[in-house]
Amino acid sequence: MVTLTEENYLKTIFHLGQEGKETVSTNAIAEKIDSKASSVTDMVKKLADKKLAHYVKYQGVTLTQQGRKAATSVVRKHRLWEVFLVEKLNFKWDEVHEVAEQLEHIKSGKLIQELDAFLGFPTHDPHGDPIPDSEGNLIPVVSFNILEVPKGTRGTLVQVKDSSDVFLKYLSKNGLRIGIQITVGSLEPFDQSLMISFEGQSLTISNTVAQNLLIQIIA
Amino acid sequence: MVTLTEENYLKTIFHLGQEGKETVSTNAIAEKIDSKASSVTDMVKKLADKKLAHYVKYQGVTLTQQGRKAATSVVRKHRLWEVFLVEKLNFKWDEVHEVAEQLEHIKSGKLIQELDAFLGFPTHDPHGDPIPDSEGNLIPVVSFNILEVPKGTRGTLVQVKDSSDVFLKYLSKNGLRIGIQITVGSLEPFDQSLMISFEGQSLTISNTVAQNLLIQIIA
DNA sequence: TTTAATTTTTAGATTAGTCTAAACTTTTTT
DNA sequence: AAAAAAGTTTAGACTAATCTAAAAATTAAA
Repeated sequence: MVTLTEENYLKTIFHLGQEGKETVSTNAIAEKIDSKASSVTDMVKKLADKKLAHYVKYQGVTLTQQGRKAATSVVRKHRLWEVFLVEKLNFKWDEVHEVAEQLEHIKSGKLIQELDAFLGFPTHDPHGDPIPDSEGNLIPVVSFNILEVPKGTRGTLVQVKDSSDVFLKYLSKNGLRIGIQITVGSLEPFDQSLMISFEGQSLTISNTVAQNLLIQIIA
Repeated sequence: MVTLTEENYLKTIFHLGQEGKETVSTNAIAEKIDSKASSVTDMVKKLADKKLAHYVKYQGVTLTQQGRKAATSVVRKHRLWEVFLVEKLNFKWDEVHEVAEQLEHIKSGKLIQELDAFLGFPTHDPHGDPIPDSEGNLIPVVSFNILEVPKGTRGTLVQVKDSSDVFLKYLSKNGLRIGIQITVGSLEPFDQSLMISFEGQSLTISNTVAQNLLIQIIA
């Protein structure tokens, strides 16, 4: 039996593991789930006891096969529910998250199988993120630099190359964050700056900034 | 904020309050939720502190207006989800309960409004139980004695008059319990015994037993 | 490469919900 | 109406998940 809280930790470790190097730090988890490092340490030990994670003191965490399976199962449920909310219940793409966070913990194999079929076996959620299959396989995210795609391309911001503090501060100040949908605009010939639009607004970013933004093209 | 556990208590108190006299006993609650009387006492105090229940030591519990509102909201969600599972996801009527028990705690006003509309504003769940409206109003259950309805009538077992131990034991031994769907069969002229069928089986019950079974007719 | 800063862990408390066992009320029986 | 039975509450303990504050380990800096 995996508790709701454990599922949230597994999901978080999985996501942090995706977005960077293999092993995930205690602090990174604490920040993501808005708790304290000491709480994370305790939970991570518990996950290791249950064979859901590999954990070496001071060295960070990775998921075991079993842990990864549990994590992707939660992600699968989350994303399927998001599709349901948007396509069947008239939710806006930015209203789904909170509810999906709750729905992702409902335990029933039949429920998720039938929901998947009911939705027509979708492959991506409303944010453009891939939905893991029932085995936990994820279609790998194929990302492109925002400068190498043609004008008019729409994509989801999936990665930023530079992870310096100033850069991340710049991004957040301008509303740019992982997961948003960006439409690529025109490139200014004079200084190679790029016009992009997202969430109903337009923004001109410098070539330096643009070099650091990776998007996943939405089919 | 009402916790998940509190919601389960409120729902249980509401149901027990329906099926009999006004005030609900500690033991009745404990039995229904499969816990101990001492746990119930603690929780009931908490509900009283939160103005969700009226509680007098040794005298049982009733819900306040606020508590009733919270309880019916949970019941509403439970029954709407049951309709969804049966009508959209191919669940059998006897497979829905466990999943609905989880789904009923999802917190989102928009979710339940939209779900209601998506399902076409159903008035009854797959077991024939009425779905409370968003104000907590329930269409009162109009029940009939199983002997006073014509042969072939189908209904949900909603109440038993006798609540003696032997009678309840008899019912459970024969698979008869609140909520099951019964089809009324023929009355034996010799001893007034009645043939009924439910859950794919047939059963002949004595006139005495029949006098104690109340069904709600399914439209 | 020793010191300083950062990160992580441990120790000890806290809260929600539960339990057992004992004490106390209420109800039923004699 | 007293004794027995049944039902309910209290007291104290336990688990899961969290926190603060202090100690320990790792990493970065001088």
